[in-house]
Amino acid sequence: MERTHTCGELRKDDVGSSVVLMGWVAKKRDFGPLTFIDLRDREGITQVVLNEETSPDAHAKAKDIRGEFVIGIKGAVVEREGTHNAKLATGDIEVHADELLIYNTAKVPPFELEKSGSQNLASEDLRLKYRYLDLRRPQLQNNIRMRAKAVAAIRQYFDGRGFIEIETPILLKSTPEGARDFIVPSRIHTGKFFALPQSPQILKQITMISGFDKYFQIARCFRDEDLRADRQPEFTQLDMEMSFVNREQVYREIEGMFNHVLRLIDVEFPTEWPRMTHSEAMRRYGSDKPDLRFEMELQDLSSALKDTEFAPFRDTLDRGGEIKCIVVKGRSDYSRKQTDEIQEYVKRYGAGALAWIKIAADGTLASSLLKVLGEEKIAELASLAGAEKGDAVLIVAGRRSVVAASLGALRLEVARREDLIDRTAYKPLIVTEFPMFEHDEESDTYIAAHHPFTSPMDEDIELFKTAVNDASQHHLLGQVRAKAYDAVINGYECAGGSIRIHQKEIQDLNFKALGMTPEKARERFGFFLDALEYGTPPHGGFAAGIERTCMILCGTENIRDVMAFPKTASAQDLMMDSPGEVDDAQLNELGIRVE
RNA sequence: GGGGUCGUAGUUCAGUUUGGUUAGAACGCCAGCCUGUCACGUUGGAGGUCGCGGGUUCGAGCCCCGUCGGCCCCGCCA
Repeated sequence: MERTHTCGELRKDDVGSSVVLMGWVAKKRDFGPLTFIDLRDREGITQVVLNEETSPDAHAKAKDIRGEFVIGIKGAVVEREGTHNAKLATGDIEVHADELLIYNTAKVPPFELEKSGSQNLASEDLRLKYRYLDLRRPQLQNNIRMRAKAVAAIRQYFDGRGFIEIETPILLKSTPEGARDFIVPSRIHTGKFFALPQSPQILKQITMISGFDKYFQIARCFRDEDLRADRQPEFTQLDMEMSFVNREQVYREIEGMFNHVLRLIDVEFPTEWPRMTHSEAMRRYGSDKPDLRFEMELQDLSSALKDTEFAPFRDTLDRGGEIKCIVVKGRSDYSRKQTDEIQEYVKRYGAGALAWIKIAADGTLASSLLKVLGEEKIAELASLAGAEKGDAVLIVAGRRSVVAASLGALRLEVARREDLIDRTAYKPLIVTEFPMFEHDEESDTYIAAHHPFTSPMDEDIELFKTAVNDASQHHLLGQVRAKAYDAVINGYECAGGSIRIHQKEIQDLNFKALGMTPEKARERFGFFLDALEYGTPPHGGFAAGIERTCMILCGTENIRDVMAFPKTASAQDLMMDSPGEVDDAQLNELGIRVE
């Protein structure tokens, strides 16, 4: 028996032909002398009919068949008359089998692959343990295949643009990224370790120094940090780098690549995406990756409260903090319970409290601040926020970073609760001019906001030099902007990159800014500093998360839906039960003792 | 490292508010019947250490303590 068709391709035109189909039994419906089998392969489902009168042997064999058995059938394609099934792509036809081969039996699966009606899927841990069964579900099949298409489209794009695909090693030395490394012991050099790449950052810069000019790679990356719905310990990124380019030229490639990929789901982005500086994004949306599918921008109430005597606000403003709000349209009916919930929500992000104003449909004002600020001030604030009758205003005061984080998160949370997000919309954005450094409150030091090879903006070079060389001006580092940028789609950071430093002096300056001694810098990236001195071209690039991109293509908010074999939130593989222990012999060979 | 939430039949859940006889439903599974189903129908049946351990109580799925695991979030992830 040789397969002639898949289970997804037979149509009316095929009626009359003799076909052989192979696949898994998705469903059997036994009517005694007549048996129906829904036969499934990766392309779809075809209904097979076994009739006791016309093919008794095949019909008799079907008696033993259960779900997920692997079978092959041979028979004639017959048009369904009056019984056509609109839910199936093959629903106009069915195959009347006269031969049936059972290639393999299957145990009853530990969960139902396709639940009927409104029943939920089995719990995720069970499905992860039997990932090979879960992957048979058409939904996951589609996601994994969409991922393959996306990667193919990316390769096609960069190949067409003259980029060269170069593989960099998985066994590396620890790279400068901030995350924890996965380390691999060396047997030959006992006591020494390789590190798995968190990204091929340094190596791709070295390919520029080597003169490859336009490089790309579909690179596996590893970070030993805690997981999230959109984070796994190993993930894949599209990594690219170009020489002799400015930021706009890199943006063009980001736009070109994503525009090409998004066509897979018939989304047409503008040739040039909107741009927004980091500071504007933080001010208007409280986020460096704003979701532009809905409005609800943050409004600043600080100026209207500059003379307030209400202690919490007074303190906030005196300490350089701010008071901002969002307006929730039509929700002046928020209950005490709901505002309490919202308060609990913002507290996670460090906000001390949540204040609110509600404007009833008749204009009556209610507010948690009514007693302390008075009706007149409340009305002024509501008006300043742009609130109208029927709206609710949610207010947070505090440090700028806390106000941004809490209101930025609350903006998304409220949008979800109020169903304000258009699920069919796709809004791209390039966020520019990220700060070069972030201030670490605890150690009162400045750390690289991007990575230590990111170039400062030309306009800020003098500021940068002053901040580094004059200890009393160190705080100015917080104002230095970098030639760093992110690509954001629907609030997901899909790609990030920068123009790199190509002059050794600037690089040295940057290490100094980060509090790294020349010796320390040399110890960590001496080879790279050496390379910088042998004719480094100006260069820049970006890296795009393959999983994040596929999540958007597949419309899912869970990274596990776009990976074939993902790990749980506690970084375990439930199917193969990894990580696992190793033999003492293996450890001895590596000179490792486990406490 | 911290917080939230969930854990009851093979699966998804109800039952926990207010402790009380024999822990239910649906789907799945097993056996029979059925020639047009596609969430087939129908008759019958099997199936439970209520995550695990301890405690309170005459009595615990339900209350208390601990513990393990899934998911989500904060920190972390440039």
